[in-house]
Amino acid sequence: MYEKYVKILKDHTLKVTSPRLEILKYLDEHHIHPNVEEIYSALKKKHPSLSRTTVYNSLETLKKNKIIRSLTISGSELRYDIEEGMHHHFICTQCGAIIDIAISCPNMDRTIQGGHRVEEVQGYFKGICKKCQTKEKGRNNNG
Amino acid sequence: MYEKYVKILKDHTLKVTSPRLEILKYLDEHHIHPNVEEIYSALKKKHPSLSRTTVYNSLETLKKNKIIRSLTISGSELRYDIEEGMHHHFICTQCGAIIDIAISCPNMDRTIQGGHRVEEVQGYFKGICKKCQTKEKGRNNNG
DNA sequence: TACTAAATTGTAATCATTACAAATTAGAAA
DNA sequence: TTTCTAATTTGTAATGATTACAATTTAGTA
Ligand SMILES: [Mn+2]
Ligand SMILES: [Mn+2]
Ligand SMILES: [Zn+2]
Ligand SMILES: [Zn+2]
Repeated sequence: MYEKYVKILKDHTLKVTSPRLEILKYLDEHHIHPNVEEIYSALKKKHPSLSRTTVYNSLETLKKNKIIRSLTISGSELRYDIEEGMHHHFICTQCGAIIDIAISCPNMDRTIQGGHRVEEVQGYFKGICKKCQTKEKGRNNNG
Repeated sequence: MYEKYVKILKDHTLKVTSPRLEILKYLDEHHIHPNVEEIYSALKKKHPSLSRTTVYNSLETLKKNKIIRSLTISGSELRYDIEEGMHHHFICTQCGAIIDIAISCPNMDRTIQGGHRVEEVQGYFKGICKKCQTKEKGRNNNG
């Protein structure tokens, strides 16, 4: 069940703790780019002793070890992503959903830009998602 | 002095007010992608009656009218940019500087991605800026 | 099994942003 | 030019995300 996540932590010489395993599992099973509150309240149900601060601490540790990434796309809170492989993100300004955009970009692999050493690249698209466009049309037809 | 900014506001049928003019002027003359606090404290010197809330309100109005853009690159606060023309941004994790990256990207102009309607595109690069790399080298040689 | 550095926990700051109501004012109308 | 009013500005009080910190617990080692 958790072997996969145990391995990840051990490979990074991180202590294997329950909060870390649960957070990894949650992110692995929920590719919705959740914020801290979503992760916390989901895990709190199963592990009532869990502290919000632990979620913050653990996410920070996982991020420093490049096991997960944080997204600044929302502008008001960090969103977390365990998915590997370079991909970009779309945020719907209507429903707030954050969706993977699987495109490759010639600039994504560059390690130097304008003389600056690039360590991370994030491509953000903002607009109205497919689902919300459908709802919009429905409203127009019925209104 | 301010005619240029008066024109911008009038073209958008926005009321011409002192805070709006000063904010536009400040952003136009300081392409450093400042946060609210930087704008506020810079303008407060000349206009002691200025309120921080007004800076927030004005920036929001200018943004809604697409006169300026906000960047979520820092993750902790919004940064503002009046520059026109599509360009991307680099943030230095050492000194915090946010620098324009003048590259064109085939995905920047797309209005649809994965079926989603794209209204805004932001490309963020994170790493160590040119200046901080030089400092780093200096330290290494002298240390 | 005992030890210790690291992790977890809970509470109290802090910081950015928003809510709100009162005072002021830009621009339209008279 | 004066009057009027909706929009804007202002100050203060929430709110929400994140960080600081000290006490408690625990994973991994000896
Ligand atoms: Mn993703
Ligand atoms: Mn810029
Ligand atoms: Zn949507
Ligand atoms: Zn730098």
